[in-house]
Amino acid sequence: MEIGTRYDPSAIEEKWYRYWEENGFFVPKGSGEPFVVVIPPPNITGRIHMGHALNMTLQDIVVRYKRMKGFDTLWLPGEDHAGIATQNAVERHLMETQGKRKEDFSREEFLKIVWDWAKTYRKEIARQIRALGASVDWTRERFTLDEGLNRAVRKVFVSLFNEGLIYKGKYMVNWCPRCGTVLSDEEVEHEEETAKLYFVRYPLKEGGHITVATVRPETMLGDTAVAVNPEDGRYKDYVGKTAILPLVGRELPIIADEYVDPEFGTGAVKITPAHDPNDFEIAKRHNLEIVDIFDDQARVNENGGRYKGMDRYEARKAIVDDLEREGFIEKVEDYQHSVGHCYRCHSVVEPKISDQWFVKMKPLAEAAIKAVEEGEIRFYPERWTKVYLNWMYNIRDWCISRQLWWGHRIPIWYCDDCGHVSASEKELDSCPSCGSDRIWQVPDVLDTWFSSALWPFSTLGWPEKTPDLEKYYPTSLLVTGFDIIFFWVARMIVMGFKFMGEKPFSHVYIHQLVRDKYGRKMSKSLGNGIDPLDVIEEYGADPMRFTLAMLAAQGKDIKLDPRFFESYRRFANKIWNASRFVLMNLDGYEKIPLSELKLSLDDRWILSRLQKVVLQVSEAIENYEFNIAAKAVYEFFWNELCDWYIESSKFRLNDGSERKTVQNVLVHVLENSLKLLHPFMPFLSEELWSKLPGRTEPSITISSWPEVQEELVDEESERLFSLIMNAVRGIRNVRAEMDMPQSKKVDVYYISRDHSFNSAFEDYVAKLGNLSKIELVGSKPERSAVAYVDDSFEVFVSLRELDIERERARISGKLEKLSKELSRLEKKLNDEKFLAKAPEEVVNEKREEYSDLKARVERLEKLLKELEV
RNA sequence: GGGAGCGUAGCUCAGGGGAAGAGCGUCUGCCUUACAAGCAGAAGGUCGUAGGUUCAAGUCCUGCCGCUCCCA
Repeated sequence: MEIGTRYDPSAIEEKWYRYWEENGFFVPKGSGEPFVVVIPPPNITGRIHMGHALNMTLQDIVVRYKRMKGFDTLWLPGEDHAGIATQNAVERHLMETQGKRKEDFSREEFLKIVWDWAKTYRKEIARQIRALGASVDWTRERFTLDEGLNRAVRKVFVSLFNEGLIYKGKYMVNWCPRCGTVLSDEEVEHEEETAKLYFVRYPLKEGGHITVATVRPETMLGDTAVAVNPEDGRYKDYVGKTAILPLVGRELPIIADEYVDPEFGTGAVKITPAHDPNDFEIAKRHNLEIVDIFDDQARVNENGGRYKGMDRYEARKAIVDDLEREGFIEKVEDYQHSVGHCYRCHSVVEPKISDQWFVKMKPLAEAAIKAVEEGEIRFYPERWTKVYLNWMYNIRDWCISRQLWWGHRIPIWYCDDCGHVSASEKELDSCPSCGSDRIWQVPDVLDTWFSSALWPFSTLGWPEKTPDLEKYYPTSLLVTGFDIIFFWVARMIVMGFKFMGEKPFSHVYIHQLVRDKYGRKMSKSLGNGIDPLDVIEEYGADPMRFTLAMLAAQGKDIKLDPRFFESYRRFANKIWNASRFVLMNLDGYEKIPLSELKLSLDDRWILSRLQKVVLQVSEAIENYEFNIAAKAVYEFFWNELCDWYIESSKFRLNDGSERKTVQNVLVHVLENSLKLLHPFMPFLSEELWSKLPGRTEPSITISSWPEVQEELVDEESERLFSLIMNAVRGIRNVRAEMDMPQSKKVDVYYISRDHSFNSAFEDYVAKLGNLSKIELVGSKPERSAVAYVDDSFEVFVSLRELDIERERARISGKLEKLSKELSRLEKKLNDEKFLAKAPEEVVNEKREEYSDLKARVERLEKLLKELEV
């Protein structure tokens, strides 16, 4: 068998992915109960990151498991056009390569460039998804901006518009001056910052002054009032008077409004309706003038007089200097407050009054709330339910227009002649109302998340009534990160109920955030990101996937130390070599059903263990307990199959009468282990499985998941074999502690009180313990060290020269530990409350433990005493 | 201001009422013909802290300390 001693992932990964894809193994087979997952589409802005790797690994584990279980499995892939992010990336690229700005191109020219970009990056993302081994159906790949999805977007928009659930209005919105677009509330990230709080004197027309406190002195250019709390006695006499705005000279009414917090600053605040959401509300209540002082880049506009042209921070400095010089500044204090930043470029967001399009969310949220409250849609881990519901209960209208070029253009046309506003799924070239051709389409595009919200059904063909939509909606599972519960998950649920009349998915698994080993978020600016593609190159996709699965304990972030990859690469290598061992020992193999084999103790033991692992792994995957599933396979494969069964099989393979049995058990256990491993390590398991004899399917990918065979569960064999393991471990321990090389054969004597068991015991212990001789005796031989005692066995290693002191120390050490345990149990069993109140089975368990332990302690005490004589 | 999570071995993390676990690292032996990316053995923890519930508490509850995160 030509197979190297080292596992080399690069040699097999691409080959197998091509094989799977070319043979259509990821295309749903079309029959059976559907299991459907839509991928969270990665942005086309660049490479995938560790979060994607985790996300897709977890999905793939479930998907491959379900596929092997026989479900009609569809995992639908795609990419997201990512409006702001992509436009930013392309703009940056154009600036770097050609020194040109977006405005140097026409909208059409620019869009053509972005489409080329999209094409390139979609391909690149797809290549990376393949490199991860994700078993997605590429024949159904979609893009959030492709023609079909565009049709879905328009249909949804038009129908919500016609129902009055989409409206246009002038409101205070979040404006990113760098991206040049409005953002939804969710797209603003708040951060605590230390700023200066300026106390500024505003003179009164009537004489005297009133002092206001502000963190944004530059906005005074747009002040149109000063406000105090009506309950605030300090300012009772001020209300109704007029302040004069320093540097500007504008007259400001002093008004009273409940909103003003008397505790803040001086209790008097300047009101800038165009640049603060609360001030805007106050202005509406008091009919104040609204003076907008910034342009779209947050530079002071013509309303700012001599400050015109400065950006907001330059203006702040200039204005503070001027105020200072003219004696208006009373004092300056440090002040902690929260500042909103753009989630794409991190610029400080500017509140701005602007005409934008909104979705009325309250009525749409009802079904989405009910479904989660009633458990029709379930979150894993469960605590995310609360996060989702809290947001939903307090839902606000969704600003969906964006001042971008890249995206789904809003399907609204205005008529210059009759003023009619038309929402249309089709392109319009004349006004449906008056027939005029002097119409124009709204230049804005829709929030990217608007199209993402339709993803579970738009990708299946909606609004067409396609067979896919019929068969595969609703989907089964969504796997995603908590950071997009509001952006994406909530909105998919809303739109699913609205347009499909049904939930978009049944389960939502919220996975961990991948952090660096210090617990920091991975980010470009910190430079602490780990690129999954680099990891794949260095360690292989399978070890990376296994690592992520091992770390994916529900509800906790992953602190990723690259050393883990090394550990699980070793595991991959272990699997490789264990398989190599089996394959190298298959001369003369012929397949015989297990039921026709004469199974020995070790066979029955490993087969029984296998059944339990099959159950554990299956249950854990069903419960999305990926770490538990991975750990169960890991421990079975390494600690049981490799460390004990394979070792035991070595002796029997050379025995003509046993060889066929061992070969069959080895192949059976290995094949099933590889199947259990396949969801985690698809490439390696396929490579090794393909080398096994007697397969009937063309790929492990579409082979069947192991089922528990009850007839192979054998508790008695497990009990007996664990006694053998204990005896062997004890012998090894004597060797290690008495400075005898493990390779040196030794004589072993044992006392047995369990006569049903002698011959098998002798055989296994002699082989696994590397003994020259094992012999049943009536009492402890001279010059021997104790290897193991319990109430049925005592095992002694014969020593040519026994160092009595050392042996005494060994036994005392063990005795000490056991005695402590024994007295603890004794105390417990003497406790009447325990006996009275603990469940009977617990009491019995303790009694049994006690008597086992007591037997061991008594034996050891006796042995120790004998040494002293 | 409201809410959530986390503090377990030197490091990174599992475990979530009935005898403290893993990987890495450390120490001691081994090139035992699948694997030195390996094998065998060992050392190492008053489970953040103070109370409470319970026959029994890393495990459930409360306060406190420390660290994250989400929302306003």
